[in-house]
Amino acid sequence: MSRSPHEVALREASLRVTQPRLAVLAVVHDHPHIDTDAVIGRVRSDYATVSHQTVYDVLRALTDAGLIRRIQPAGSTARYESRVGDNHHHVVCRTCGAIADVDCAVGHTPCLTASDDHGFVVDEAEVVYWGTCPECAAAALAPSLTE
Amino acid sequence: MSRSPHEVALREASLRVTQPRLAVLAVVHDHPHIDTDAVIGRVRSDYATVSHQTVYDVLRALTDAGLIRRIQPAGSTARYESRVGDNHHHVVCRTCGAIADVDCAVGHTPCLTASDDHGFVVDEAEVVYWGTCPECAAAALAPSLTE
DNA sequence: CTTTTTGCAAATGATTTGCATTAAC
DNA sequence: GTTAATGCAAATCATTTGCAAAAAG
Repeated sequence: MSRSPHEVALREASLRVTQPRLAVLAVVHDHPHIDTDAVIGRVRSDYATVSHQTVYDVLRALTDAGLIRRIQPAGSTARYESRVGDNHHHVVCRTCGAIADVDCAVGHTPCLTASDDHGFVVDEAEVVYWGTCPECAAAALAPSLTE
Repeated sequence: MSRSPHEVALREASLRVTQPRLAVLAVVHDHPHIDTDAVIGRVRSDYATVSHQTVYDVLRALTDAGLIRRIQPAGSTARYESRVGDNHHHVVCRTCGAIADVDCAVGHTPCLTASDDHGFVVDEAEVVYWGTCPECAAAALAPSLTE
């Protein structure tokens, strides 16, 4: 009933340990690529009194502290995941929005080197692979079976 | 007064040639990475009667037709550019939001190969290099000179 | 007890929707 | 003449802001 890994993580980040924060950390950890709305719903199922503004605030605090990572593929709503610091990337399905993790193809600090950086000091390369997930690909080939 | 390159592009895309569309094409062509609001402002300076909803509609139509490309770095508003079909990427300044084009470092259909695609059929790899532009880097080093 | 978080309500801001009018083909 | 585009108004939706009450250290 104490010393949960999430509690430790919060303390190490110099953040106060609160119920909403523990709940959000748990939810994001258990549901990679979850969006804000779903976080709110799941947190509320455990702690009904948590406001959605609080969830927004908590997500921001945790993101700023580096405990979770915010991803936001173009045209999609913000999503969060707990894998941080390993510079991994994502494949996103154009059809259903499904997201999966992808380790970088180029091995070591991969795309981190731009061919011509225009004088920019680059500290991160974010890669989004756009495509179609297996389910949607199957549905596209045999629409009669699913629709 | 006829056969402008933009008019030709519209006809080739089977889109009707209208004043708003020609104006938007010209503006985006002249201002790479321009955002929607700025497009509206510039189009209006030439054709005051164009509504902002029309600009939104035109931007969407042109994007769907592949005449322009929509880019939307996380946390930023939608931006547009006329370089299409060459799979180039972008460097984005975390401080001021400036964007510059970057050809892919890995040469040939670069990051298009994910190490493990989870069965996804990938058709595009979008790369965003995050960093600091020269101006902001300079300002950070000598704040007293600029502030 | 001091500072950070939470909760609530309302605001913001980009983008979309519906429908009648108008222009392009 | 048909069909697609525009203009206008209002709606939607994620996210933010401001401030008082509550909780954490």
